Amino acid sequence: MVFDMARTKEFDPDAALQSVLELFWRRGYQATSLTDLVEHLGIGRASIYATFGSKHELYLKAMDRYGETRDPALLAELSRPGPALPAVRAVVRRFAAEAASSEGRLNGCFITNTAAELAPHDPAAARRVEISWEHAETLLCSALVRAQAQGELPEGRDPRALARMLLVLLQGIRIVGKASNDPARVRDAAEQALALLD
Amino acid sequence: MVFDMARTKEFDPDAALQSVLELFWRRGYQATSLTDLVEHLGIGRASIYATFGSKHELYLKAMDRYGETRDPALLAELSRPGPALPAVRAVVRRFAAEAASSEGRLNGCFITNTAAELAPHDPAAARRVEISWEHAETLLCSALVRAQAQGELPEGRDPRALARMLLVLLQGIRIVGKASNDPARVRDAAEQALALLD
DNA sequence: CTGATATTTGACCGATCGGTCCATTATTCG
DNA sequence: CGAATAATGGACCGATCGGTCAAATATCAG
Repeated sequence: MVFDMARTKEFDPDAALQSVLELFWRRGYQATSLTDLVEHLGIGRASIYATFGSKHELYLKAMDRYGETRDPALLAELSRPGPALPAVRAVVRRFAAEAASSEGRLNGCFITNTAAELAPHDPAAARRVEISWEHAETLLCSALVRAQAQGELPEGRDPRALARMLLVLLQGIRIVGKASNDPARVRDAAEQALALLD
Repeated sequence: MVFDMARTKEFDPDAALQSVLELFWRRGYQATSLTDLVEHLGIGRASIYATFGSKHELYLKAMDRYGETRDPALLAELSRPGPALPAVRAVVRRFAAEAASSEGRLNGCFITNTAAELAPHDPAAARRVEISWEHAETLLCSALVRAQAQGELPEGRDPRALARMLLVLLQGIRIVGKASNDPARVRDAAEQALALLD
């Protein structure tokens, strides 16, 4: 025979990647060392390299995992039939609430964090950030178009531009939420922006 | 005599701090090594420590320097007598244009970068971020109050909340500008937000 | 069981990190 | 001119970085 199954893996690569994502999410790329990962995962260094490749590849895979979780959730939330505008409002308000909460404050959004730390000098990471934002913008725009067709959003508004405004605002909310401890600031910002949808 | 002047410094600490700021601004805290600073400044390691203290202290001093430059400029721009609303619009549009430009893209805003990288785990840096944002919010709010008193901004608007919304949006513009290469996105976002001031 | 293969473990690699130390050099005061 | 003092350059420090390697171990086919 040409191949054997040989020794089986003692850990679940899928669960491990999820764990990696959480650590990178909380600490960022540079501030997370291989030793941190080893201790947090309970897996040997070599096993990490054999399974995921270099630290950089591992980070990119964590980004992909993040997208696989987040994107369908956002899609489901913004593509429900019926009134579309309340869904958009709910998304923005949830972002603001998470950014102001104690646990969400320390993490921020993984994509936003990556954009700030890696995107300018890391094409592979930047590409994933761009894809994620493009996806979010498209979903928001789609919901706003539907809202307009259903008479929830006045004619004359530009759904694409509004979606871009909301996308940019969401990034700002995550950043401000990470460093400022005044929940009223992000809440006010979100509500004012949502007033544009009236 | 108790003190002598002894040997004089061969570099200008003020100019050196400015140079340090530029390097931290472009690369961030962790990604800038002492060796980078030595090479960029043309100053010996020991001289840096003797003049500015540790790398962390040096970063905080760079933050202070950034504030000393930016704050008066923003104050001057937003406190000119006469119409106040055009000044607010100009500030937001300038942010958006800088974020979309090629050189501004790589840097972003130093405070925004610090908020993302250090604020969650660095109280001293977080405090400076908070002060900077508080200052910007206050200036924006002040200009909007004046605009309202002068009939440029409709009654019934909340200047404080609007200022917060603009502040958060500006952070988002910087982040998106760093990672996305589509100038239209930040431009659209800025223009839509400014529509709230009509 | 035996041989083949894949995984695990932990020691180990050179490079680099932030930071320190000291001999040398330049400056000012007496 | 010395004596005192501070700045300089560069060797040096232990710690840690990302990454590799080989020996030990576990699982498969036959």
